[in-house]
Amino acid sequence: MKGEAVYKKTFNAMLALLADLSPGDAIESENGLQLRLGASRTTIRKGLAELVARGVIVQDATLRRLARPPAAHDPFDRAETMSTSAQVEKKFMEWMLRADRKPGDVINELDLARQFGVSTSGIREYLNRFSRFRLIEKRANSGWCFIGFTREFALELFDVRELFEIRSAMAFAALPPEAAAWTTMKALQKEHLALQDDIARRYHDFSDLDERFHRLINDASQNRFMVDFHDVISLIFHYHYQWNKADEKERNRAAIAEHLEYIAALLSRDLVRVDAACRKHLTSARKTLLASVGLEPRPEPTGRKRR
Amino acid sequence: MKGEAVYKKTFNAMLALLADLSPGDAIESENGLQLRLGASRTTIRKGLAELVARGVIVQDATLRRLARPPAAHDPFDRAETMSTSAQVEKKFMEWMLRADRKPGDVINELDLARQFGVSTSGIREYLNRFSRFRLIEKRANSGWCFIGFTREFALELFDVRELFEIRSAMAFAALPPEAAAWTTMKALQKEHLALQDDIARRYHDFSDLDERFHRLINDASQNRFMVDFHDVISLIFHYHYQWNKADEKERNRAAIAEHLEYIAALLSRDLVRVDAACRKHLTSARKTLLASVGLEPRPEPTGRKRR
DNA sequence: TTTTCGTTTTTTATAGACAAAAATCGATGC
DNA sequence: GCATCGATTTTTGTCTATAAAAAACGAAAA
Repeated sequence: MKGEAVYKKTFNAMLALLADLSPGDAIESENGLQLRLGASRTTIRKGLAELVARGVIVQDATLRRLARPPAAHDPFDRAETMSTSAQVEKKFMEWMLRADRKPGDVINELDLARQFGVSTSGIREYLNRFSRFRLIEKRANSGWCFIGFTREFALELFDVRELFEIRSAMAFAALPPEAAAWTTMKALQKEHLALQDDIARRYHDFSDLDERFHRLINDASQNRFMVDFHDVISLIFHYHYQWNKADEKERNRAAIAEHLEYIAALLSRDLVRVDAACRKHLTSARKTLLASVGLEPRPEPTGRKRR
Repeated sequence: MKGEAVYKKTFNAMLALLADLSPGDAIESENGLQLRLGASRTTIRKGLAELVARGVIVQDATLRRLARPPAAHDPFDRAETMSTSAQVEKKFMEWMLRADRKPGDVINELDLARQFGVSTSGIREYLNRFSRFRLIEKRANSGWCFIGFTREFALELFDVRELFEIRSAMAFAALPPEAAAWTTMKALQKEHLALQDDIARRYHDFSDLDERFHRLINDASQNRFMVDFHDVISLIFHYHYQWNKADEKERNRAAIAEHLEYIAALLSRDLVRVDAACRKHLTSARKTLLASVGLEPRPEPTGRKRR
């Protein structure tokens, strides 16, 4: 009833570890592997047993040794290492991104379960967890309703984002000089410069960099609610980037320039400069996002029958 | 497998409706009842059938009439009208409030299921939904961890609260004169004055008033994230009031005075005054809450075994 | 002692079942 | 045509079952 995703993923991780050894080398103890791989010893043992069965390692009287280097066919397929819940997550994202999805659409658990090939319990649990992003809503004793990324949603999201990010940026600038975040920020600065130099070819790489940059700043708030909220931002940006490719290169070029200014301000620790650079960037980010939401067809006046 | 809570609650609601009629009076149509009571027609019909069976109403050829006024023994017990999930919610709150609960405690689904007399799925679903309050956290492939209301939690909570409430208070003051919120606010002002006059006896009533007052303000933000966040605040205050009764009367007296000043500022629509009154109140609220969290034993340095 | 590992017990992840409740369909009478 | 209501179909809420994974126990080795 429970899949074997944990085991398979762990098994693959063990193979990766063995790849660094030469035949004859001793293998770490079960406890050591458990700690290193973050799985229970039960799972480690299962993997070890399989490795012995496959002749990858030999079980000496007192310890295990590598018999042959892992081969290309040894690992399980990546798809098999995904737990049901991870699969649901992936499929639900795809489902959401389908172009015909409209705000107000009703979500049917049974239907999704059939489409995704999992049980209704899996869907139910996922929707419950996903509801924290406010993109879906539960109607009592009825199903779920797809809210979607509407204009109102975007406006409300950005208002909170500005409050939180300005606060976080200030906290960042006030970090002690020895804080690790400074090093990370300098590395991000280098990445931005590198991307700027090669923007024509690599402009797709910006969204990942953007996410890491803003997350680093938000983390400085040391506030679980602000950090959590950034998950919503990330999801929306990810979601949004999927269907708005217009002017992507130009938009990203501009955003990189703003980021660099913002980073320089942070590194200078001049609060006035930070405030200005932060606001400037957020304002233009808001404009970009809203412009593309405006393109989206407005939800019809929702004359659906609803108790 | 599904309880009958919806039916029983609806049945009671129908009885309440019938209480206003005299024997012989005609009963509303199924459709009408459906609309008024917010249940499906299927449920309404089940209730109607039971009412006929009990002789409360008679089924004429063309319509239904009241036969006898509902009696005291007719309604179902309130406990029976609670869905499993509602029961879990109630019991979990009690569980959390138990004095021996410590931050870092691990939550066992099976154990809770046994304690609460429901299935593990019920517990699981509840915990998933409850996790949005950040008072519990999930460990992958393991159980849940009780975070609890620690000092850090309180500080982080209040930082966000201040950002949101000041923003909301400004939005409130900017509401057009014809907005319904002004009327509600004036009513709340009256309630505050009444409570102030009788504080010696009724000081327990403050927490409810407090909740309604702040929610009214937060609603003015028209921002789903801010409004949602107020649920966290409410929960925490509720939770907190349960175990900190020290100086309750005095604290509430002071808070009422601050609220009245805050209300007067809002009614004046003077943004400067609003800002000052809001900050003053939030600052003292923070102080009060933190003082009582300080009394709580610090969580032990958490040497628990955790993978 | 502390680490290792075989064994046993407990708990979680997921599927599946099924009654309650909601939604839909169709007929009948106004 | 539109509101009412009987009958049928669909979907949800909740429980139970069970394999997978984690945790706990305990003995033997280092």
